[in-house]
Amino acid sequence: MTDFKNRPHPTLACDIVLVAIVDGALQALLIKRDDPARVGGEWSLPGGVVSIDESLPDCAARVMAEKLGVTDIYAEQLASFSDINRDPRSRVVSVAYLALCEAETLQQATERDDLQLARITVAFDAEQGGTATALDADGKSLNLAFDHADILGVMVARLRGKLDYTPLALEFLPPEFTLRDVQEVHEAILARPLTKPAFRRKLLDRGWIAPTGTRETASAFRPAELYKRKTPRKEV
Amino acid sequence: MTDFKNRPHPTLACDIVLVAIVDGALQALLIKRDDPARVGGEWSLPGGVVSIDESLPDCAARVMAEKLGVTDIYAEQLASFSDINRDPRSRVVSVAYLALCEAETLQQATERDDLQLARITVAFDAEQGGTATALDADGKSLNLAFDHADILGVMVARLRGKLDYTPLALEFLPPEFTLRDVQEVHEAILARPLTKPAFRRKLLDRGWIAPTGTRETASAFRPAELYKRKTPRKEV
DNA sequence: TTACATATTATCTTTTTAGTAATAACTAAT
DNA sequence: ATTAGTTATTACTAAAAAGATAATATGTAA
Repeated sequence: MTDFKNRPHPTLACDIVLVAIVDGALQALLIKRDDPARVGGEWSLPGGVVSIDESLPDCAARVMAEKLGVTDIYAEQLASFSDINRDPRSRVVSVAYLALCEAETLQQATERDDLQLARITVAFDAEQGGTATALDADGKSLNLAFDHADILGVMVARLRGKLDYTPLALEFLPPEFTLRDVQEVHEAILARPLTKPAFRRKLLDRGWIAPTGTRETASAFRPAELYKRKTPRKEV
Repeated sequence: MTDFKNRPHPTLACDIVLVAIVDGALQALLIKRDDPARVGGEWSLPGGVVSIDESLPDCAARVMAEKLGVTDIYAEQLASFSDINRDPRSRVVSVAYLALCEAETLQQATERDDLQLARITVAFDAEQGGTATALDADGKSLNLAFDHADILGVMVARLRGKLDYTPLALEFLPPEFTLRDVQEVHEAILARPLTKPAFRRKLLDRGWIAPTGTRETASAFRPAELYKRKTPRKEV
């Protein structure tokens, strides 16, 4: 505990898994690598090195602001990844953050050429975990750098696990939304259809949302009632 | 991404929350500080700095072996703690590991004067989280260094959250155990009594354990059947 | 006014969970 | 041997939750 500062030690980084539900599917924001040969892939999660004067949530917020141009995003810690050779360039331990936002926010961010939205799919059914695959708009599998396919797998497992007993899904939606909107978020994350009345009952029983008294506009047929969050957003 | 190695950056450490169910209560192993004034408390979780050539699980195993004298312990990553001033001495980010073992293992480890078992209690009912309190054998609240009371709070929340849908509780028990043993583990972690038949049914339905065909010995009355894990242990 | 598509509510069925009571099995003392 | 005592295990009943289908309500647009 005395002279550890004189010995070499790992660099600490923070990787951001910024996801949204776009076109009915769970999609994550990836950034194009300018050094694919050195990092083992063409695309990666956006990330940055944690500096001496910032906490991990601060670093996550900074990376989102500086590299992605988005602010005020709900984010929570996902897990740390520390395999010795996960970064072929040098020894880096990364703490991944899971950030959730509306589809619109994410689509705006992808107007840049070096960013793209990728559909995230997994082979596992339940919530165990495993490696994920990232697909581009044409359905082609993307070559991911580092251990980022593993991070995406943990991300899907986390989302699925928390979906039922936390108001997580609401982070993907605007301030006012319909029950159908929430159901579509759940279905995208679970990758399976749900029955409407049961979903509706369960969600209302949770007590996370309250009706606004207003209805959606511009609907072709009977407009659904709009709901809003009871609980405010948390974290960075 | 180019010259970050030349800038100062946080030290990465690993703290171990080694817990067991002792005397019907959740207890954690704490280590006496020789520098209480500098770290803000008399007792802390055992921990160590992550070196350049080890992963976090490796570091956790090393700390347990070197500082606590225990090996082959089930451990899983808990969370990272990164507040700027969490360590008053220098900038340290810590990844906490949750390690589970049998009561006997933990009691052996506390024969040393600088280690003690502390009962962990929390103010919250459900699984939300919050700060925990560590009590010594006399029920006196212990003064914890750093943010270790917060880490213990996250630990309790994690245990409670995973208890129902993972075989976590079995890690606290020897290879062969009775259904009552498992129930006592659950009751200690949840800090509330459970009804026997319902617990029994649910546990058997999970499919995590199998009867051995043998019964406990040295029981004063009717001996209960012994069960064993179906699933092997994981991780370090 | 009416067809249409979707939202919302009702109803029924099934499954799961909880709690209480009854029975079984073993120890230890008589 | 027999029996009281204590706990393990199973049976049974009640309550709650979840799931699915059907019925009704409400808006748009022709």
